[in-house]
Formats: sequence, C-alpha cells, structure tokens
Amino acid sequence: MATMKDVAKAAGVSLSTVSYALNSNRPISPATRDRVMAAVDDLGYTRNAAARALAGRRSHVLALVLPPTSTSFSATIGQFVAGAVAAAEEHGYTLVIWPFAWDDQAKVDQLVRQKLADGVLVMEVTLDDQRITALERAHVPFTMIGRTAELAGRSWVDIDFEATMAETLDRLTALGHTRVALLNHSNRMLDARYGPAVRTRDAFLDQTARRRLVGYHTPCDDTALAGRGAAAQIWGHDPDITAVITLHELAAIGLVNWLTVEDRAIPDDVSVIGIATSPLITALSVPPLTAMRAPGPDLGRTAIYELIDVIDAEPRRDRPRLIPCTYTEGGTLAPAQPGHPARKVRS
Amino acid sequence: MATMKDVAKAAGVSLSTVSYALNSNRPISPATRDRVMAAVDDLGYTRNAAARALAGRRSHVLALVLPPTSTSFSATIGQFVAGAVAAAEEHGYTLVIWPFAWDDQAKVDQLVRQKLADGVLVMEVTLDDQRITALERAHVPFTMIGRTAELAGRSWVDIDFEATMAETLDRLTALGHTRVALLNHSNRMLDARYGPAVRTRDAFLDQTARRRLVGYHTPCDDTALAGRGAAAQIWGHDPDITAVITLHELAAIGLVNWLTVEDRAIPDDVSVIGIATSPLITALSVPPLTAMRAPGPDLGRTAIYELIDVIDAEPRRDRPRLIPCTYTEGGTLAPAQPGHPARKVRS
DNA sequence: CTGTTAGCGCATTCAA
DNA sequence: TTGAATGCGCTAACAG
Repeated sequence: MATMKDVAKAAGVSLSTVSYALNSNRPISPATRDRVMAAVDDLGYTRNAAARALAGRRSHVLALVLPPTSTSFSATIGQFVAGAVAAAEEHGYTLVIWPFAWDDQAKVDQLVRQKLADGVLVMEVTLDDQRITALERAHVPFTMIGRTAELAGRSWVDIDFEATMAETLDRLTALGHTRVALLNHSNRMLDARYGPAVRTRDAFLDQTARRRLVGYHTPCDDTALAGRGAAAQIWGHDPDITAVITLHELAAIGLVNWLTVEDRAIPDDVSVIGIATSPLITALSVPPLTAMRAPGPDLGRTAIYELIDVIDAEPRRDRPRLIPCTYTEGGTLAPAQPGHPARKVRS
Repeated sequence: MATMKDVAKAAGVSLSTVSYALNSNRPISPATRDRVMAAVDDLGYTRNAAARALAGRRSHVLALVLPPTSTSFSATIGQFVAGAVAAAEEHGYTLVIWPFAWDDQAKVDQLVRQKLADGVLVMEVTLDDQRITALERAHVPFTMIGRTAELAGRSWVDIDFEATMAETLDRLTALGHTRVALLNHSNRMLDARYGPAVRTRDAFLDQTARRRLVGYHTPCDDTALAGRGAAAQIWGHDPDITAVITLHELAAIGLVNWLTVEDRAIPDDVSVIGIATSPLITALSVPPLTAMRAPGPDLGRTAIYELIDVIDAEPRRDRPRLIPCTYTEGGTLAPAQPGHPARKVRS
C-alpha cells in the first residue's frame, strides 16, 4: 500500500507538500497540487487513518451512541442518521455508530479515552440525564439530540415540540375540532423524563387549555395492541372526541384498527394527525397519514455542525437549534362533524 | 493524558515491558505485571488506539455496514448486533456500525483503505451480490450474513431456512393443517434475489409439495396495509387455508387485523406462525405470536468468530455456520378445524 | 510557495 | 524474564 512518501517521490515534491496539498491548509501552487493529485490517483493512495490521527491528535471520527435494541432504529432515526452522515462527510469527518446501551458508561468512556472518536452525539436524552454530567466530567465533546432540563454550556439540537403542537392545534381548530386526544409515549417513558414525551404532553395540556379545547392525554406503549386499548380508552372516556394526535407508529396502527372495527371512518368520523413522524411511515397507511413530519435530516445536519463547533472550541450561538416539524398533507384530516360524530354500533 | 511512558516510569520498568504486560504476548513475571497494572490503574491509563493501530498495523475495529434506512434496524437486527458486539469485545475488538448504503461501494472502499477497520461484516447479501466480488478484489477481510449463491472461499453465516421450514411444517402437519399459506417478502425482494425471501419460498414450495400439502405462496410488502391485502388474497384464493407462515412484522399485523374484521379467530379458525422472528416482536401481539425465533445473538457471535478467523488467516471449517431458528411457544397455533373452518360472514 | 525535521504513542526486533 | 532502539505514516512547526 502506497504511503505519502511514495506519492512525494512520484510527484517530485517533499513529503510535507503532499500533506499540505491533501489538507489544503497552506497555499499550494496549482501546478504542484495537480502533480500531487495525479500521483495520488496513479498510486491509488489513501491516507492512513491511524497515522493521521496519531500525528494530528484527531481521529476525524464522530460517534453516535445508539442502543441496538433501541425503540427501533426506525425510519425517523434513519433519516436523522442519514443527514448526520452527509454533514459529517462534508466536513471531513466519518460518522460511526457505537451500538451499545448509551448508559453503559464504562464502554463509552473506554472508547472515548482510546481516542477512537473526537466527539459524541447523544440521543434520547432525558431531562435529568446522568450520563451527560459524566461526559462533562470527562471533558468529552458532545452534542445532545434532545435536551436536559439544565442547558448551561451544553450543546444540543431538538425538535420544537411546542411550535409543532401549536401548528397542529391550529390546523385542528381551523377544521372545527374542539375535543382532541393525544396518544403519547408510555408512562414508563414519562416517568423516565424522556424529553419528547414530557414536552409533548406539557405543550398539549397547556395549549389545549389556553385555547379552551378539551384535551385528553393518553400515554400508551408502542404496540399495535396498546394502541387498540388506548383507542378504546379514549372513546370510552369521551365518545365525542373527533381528532387524535399520535406520536407512535405501531400504536397508531392499533388505533386505526380499532376505529375500523368500530366502523368509524377516517377522516370523516375521526381525524388523525401524526407528530414527529417520518415520511416513510406516513406513506404506509391508507389513506396516507397526515402528519407533522420530523425534521430528521435537518436535525442530523445541525447536530453535526454543533458537535464540530464544540470540538473546535468555536461555540456559535446564532444557529437555530430548535427545529419544528413541517406539515405534510395526507388523507386523515377532515372537518369535525357538525354536532356529534355518528357513533356506529356493531354486534 | 497518561502515555505508556508514564506508566513505565511509575512502575519502574521499561516501556516495552508495559506493552508486553498489556498485550501478554511474552512471559512477564507476576511481580512486574502487578506493578504495571497498579500503575495503569493509578494513572487511569488507556492505550491510544491510533498509536496502537499504527505500530501494530491493526485497528482492532470491526465494521458492520448497515444502511440507516434499511428494512428497519429492527429488533431482529438489534439482537444480532448485540451478539456481535459481545463476541467482538471478548476478542479485543470494537464493533462499530458504518451507517450508509452498503452498495455505496466507494465509501466502504475508502474507509477500508484508510484502515479504519480490520474487517467488515456484510448484511442482507443477495444471491449474486456484486459488492462481494468488489470486496474480494480489494482483499478486504469480510464475512457475509447470508450467502451468495457462489460460496467458494467465502466466509459466511446464515439462518438455516430449510431446517426452519421443515420444523415449521412438521408442527403444522402434526396439528392437522394441510392447506398452508406463506406470507413472504415482497416481489421486489424476490427479484433482487434477496436470500431469505428466495430460500424461504423455495423451501416452502418444495417441502409442501413433497409432503403433499397445499402451499400457497404470497409475496407481500412489509406494511400493515399490504398484509391486509395479502390476507384477502390468500382466502380469496382458497377459503380453506387454515394456517399462515409469516416473515414480516408489519404485514403480520395487517393480516391479523383482516382476520379480526372477518371474524376469524386466532388460533381457533386460523393458525399463525412467524419465521425468523425476534422474541421482542412475538411478545407484542395478543395472543403472543408462536414463532420460529431468529437466532440473532448466535448469528452475531458466529459471524464475529468467522471474521476474526479470516483476518487472522486461520479459516476453520468445523464451525456450524448454518443456524436454525428455534421454536417458541406462543398462542397462535391450534389444531386445524375438522373439515372446513367456519367461515363467518359479515355485513 | 516549498522543504526539512521532530515527534505523535505504541509494537516489536534485537540484545542482554 | 527484561531493556533499548527502531519505525509505523503522518502533521505541524520551523526554516527558507
């Protein structure tokens, strides 16, 4: 395998010139640069990552810690990762995933101390996440996807749940809906102070109250079965609810099934709108789910920008880090029935 | 950050002694080893990965290439990854995921040539996968999860679909089922010669024929909707089918819904059994899905063993590389109805 | 704009 | 069983 020395010889320049040409961090005449590049192509040369990291004290690797048995490396996370990979690449970094429980602090620590990555992206942060303080103690550059309650001096990006909920309720009220349910993450997640669950609930309760809507909050496991149960619970509690906001994929499927079995039509009898939902998911149902689409790729990009700034010790506070979901037309939203929705009964 | 030199000084030994103590690849007296280890603990020392890789010409990193928008980093893959991570760790390797389309050959190439990993794990291999030949040309150590049709000189591990299908049909026939449907992956996957889809179909058709069963093969996209459609198709084609074998998660949900709507009871009217299904999935339905559980962790471990052997140029051909799924009791299997299953009609 | 050179931190060969 | 010395391939001063 060719080394930089070989390239230097082939191009008739010094070793350092090759290095500078490759890193373009000092002026190089176009002529010599061309000769270097030609030699690089000729020899099929690629920098050795280990040597580069050793000499430069920088691995040029960023790590995303993601439990393999996470709530699913689902479409939404996939979109996020894709955006992050692209952004990292544009900045000369390689993004890799460290597939173990992120609260396996020992492992994260060890990899970080080996200097296998220059910085770490942290997902599924809870409001009082202990792991963040550990990272801070270890002086590891990191960016959170999501937010701890305490944000001082911490780098983060997150979905703007408040704004997203506002737009969602705007659209529902514009259609005449006044009784709305929220199919939220499970109580387990709420108890763990999982940011999206807590923020969505709070925004929902707060904003429905302020708008004088009837808002019914329903935590629910993310399974089709739990979704079915939640549906029964929702309309058992209030038969006149005409719209549901949902955060889950599988639970939403269950809810839809229940409605089908109960002969309630979507969207004529009940409107459904997803929140922070991936487009890959919305397309799966019929009619396609109307949703506030999760800003996956944007979040990924922004997270990488943040992280690189932290690594370079160049904090920029002018970047928008709270990114709203955007409305995506589907077929599951309709005006509320005048009066009560017809409630079909079935033997 | 402490270096090996610091440890040597603290322990009162030479630098090389520390190295040997850490790698235990030459005799060390217990006394000096203890002193070294004590110094290591004291200083909180960790080997620098870059320096180690540069000097040792080995990164001690293994890479799993996994598209972020894959058919879902689902529970099954998660289990596989968990097994692989554990096995890699036991052998002194770190397993990382490279999250980009694995047929983005250029990227894989580049990372490999930077020597960012010593070997690569390849998932979702098709029968005539072009990417494998590319890896061979580049002399990159790799192991396939799945199999190309041509196997000569290639390292692989795979699920034993034939044996799994045999046991599945054994169990169904023992319960008196003679008319069985297979809910397979989509035609797109079959056209792409995706191994699991092709092997399952072939095993199903072959073995049902040999057993003189009626076997109906139904390719199907992995969405709840497609599953519903497939169910309609199955019983439209043959109302007397009493058992379904399924490969999908979401499609199975759709199929179950359809049965619910049609007032067919599971398992009394229709038996359902999953193939290569993760236990995390089976638990989600009610009654829990009876299934042939995917040997995720075993596959992961075995794949790592294989890959390390390839890297060490120590091919072992005595290891079982074809791993069957194992039966997991659930609540979705019952004896076939004597005569026709009652076919309920609904207005 | 380009060349020379000193390490980066460790594995490993050669001596003892 | 241990130590000394070399070099892995590259970055980043320093010097011109």
